[in-house]
Amino acid sequence: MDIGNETGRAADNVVAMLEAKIVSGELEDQTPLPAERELMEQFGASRTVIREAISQLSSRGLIETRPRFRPIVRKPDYATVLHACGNVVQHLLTDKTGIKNLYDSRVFIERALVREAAVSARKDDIVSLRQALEENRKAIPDSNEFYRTDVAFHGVLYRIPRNPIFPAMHEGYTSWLAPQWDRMLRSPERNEVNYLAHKSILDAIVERDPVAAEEALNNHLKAAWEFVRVTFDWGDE
Amino acid sequence: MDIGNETGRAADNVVAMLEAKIVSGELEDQTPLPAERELMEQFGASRTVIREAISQLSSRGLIETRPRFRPIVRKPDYATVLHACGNVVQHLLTDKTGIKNLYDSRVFIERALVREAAVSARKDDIVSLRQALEENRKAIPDSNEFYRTDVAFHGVLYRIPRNPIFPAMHEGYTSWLAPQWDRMLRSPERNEVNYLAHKSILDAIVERDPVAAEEALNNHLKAAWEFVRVTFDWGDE
DNA sequence: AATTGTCCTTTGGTATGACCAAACTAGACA
DNA sequence: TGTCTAGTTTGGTCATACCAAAGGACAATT
Repeated sequence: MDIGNETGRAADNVVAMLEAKIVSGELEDQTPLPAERELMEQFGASRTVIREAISQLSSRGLIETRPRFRPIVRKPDYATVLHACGNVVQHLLTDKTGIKNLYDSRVFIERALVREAAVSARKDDIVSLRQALEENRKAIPDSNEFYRTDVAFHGVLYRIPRNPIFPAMHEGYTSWLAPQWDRMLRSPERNEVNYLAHKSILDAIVERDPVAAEEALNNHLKAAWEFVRVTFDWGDE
Repeated sequence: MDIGNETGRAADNVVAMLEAKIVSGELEDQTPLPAERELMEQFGASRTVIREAISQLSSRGLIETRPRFRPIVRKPDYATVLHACGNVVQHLLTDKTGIKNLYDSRVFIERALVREAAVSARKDDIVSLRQALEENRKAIPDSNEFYRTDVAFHGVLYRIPRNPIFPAMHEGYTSWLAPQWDRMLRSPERNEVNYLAHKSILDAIVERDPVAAEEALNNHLKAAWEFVRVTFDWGDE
């Protein structure tokens, strides 16, 4: 059609241009995109290619589309990226193996996280952990609330390295594994056990004992997995 | 919630059906999809919808499209997922902060990997590491070849947990960080330093000393980062 | 005046039909 | 037998039209 480069798909050019306008801020975050019929005039392209471009931008997480609404610009952050990856990742979680792999990788990461925490957690990190643990304790009778505070407690661990990638990974783990966990039965007794596991993890961190912290977390998550395994009547690994 | 039908977008239904046919194997891996005009008859939808569906499947990594060629079915694996995520991730790597965060997370992961390796590497893992190190040594004079063997050596570490997620992460790290790395100057002297770092990592693993292994790797990657930082004349962190 | 109901406009979703250029195929030709 | 060529697929693009839901303007109602 116009400027820029040669062959390939015309939609790709539109994608590139809109992409540039989004990252440069010319198209502000959280604001609606121009209407399709306006964009086709602006880029001198047919509506077909405009819609193709919008579709691609949407799947890249740069805009959010709702039926019959103008797309909303969404400047990419780590959470956005993770969410966009989720659409793809879900294909790997259709069988037990995929879930196990994902869960194992989570255990691996969290083991390293608690070790890191035991070695170099700051005072305010400890405070955050204590608060999260306390809320976790108070939620023992309410299983839904307990689940929330459970996730929150682990989330504090992911924030300790102060690298936004880790909280994003945490969000990925929780949202991608949630479908499995939701089907699990919960009980105050079960919550109590998990709370105590959280407590022993925090205790080890406070004592600056990375080995004990790692082991406590490992036991915690292994037991949790065992619980899922039995619940779903999966065979041995 | 949704079971296939009656949702807002017709393309989503087509996507879901094709998706099912791909994962079930009815549409075999590496084979071309039916032509668009055939699909529209098969699904009773317009070509608009079919093309929309194809576009979505493509961005999810389930098919591979080339201009003027039938889309090729590609059953999703971990590498595919990572590749699909790459299109999204690249937006986070436009500034130094994004690159640093990604690199730091890599350091974090690899520290845990070498620790794990030191504790529980099997004999054949050690053999693989030795082979990789040897090839790395022989490649010292050739910087391109050295880079390849360098990546390969680290890759062995990612395979030790025998969880396909880790090699996929490795591929992500190398491909996403490669653009930065490529712009760096290389030299046999620099290669020699890196080779010795690899050697000290392997030595520590062989000696079953997780602390030394972690420290050796940490020094290795920190030095590498320092080298990039200076090369690009970035300020302090 | 505030609220509610109705009409028109906007806008994304879908359907047709057409044309092009590159890739493929098969038959003609040397 | 090997090569060239013409016709056929097939994805990429364009133009136009219609629908249904969301938004907005304005009159009617309380």
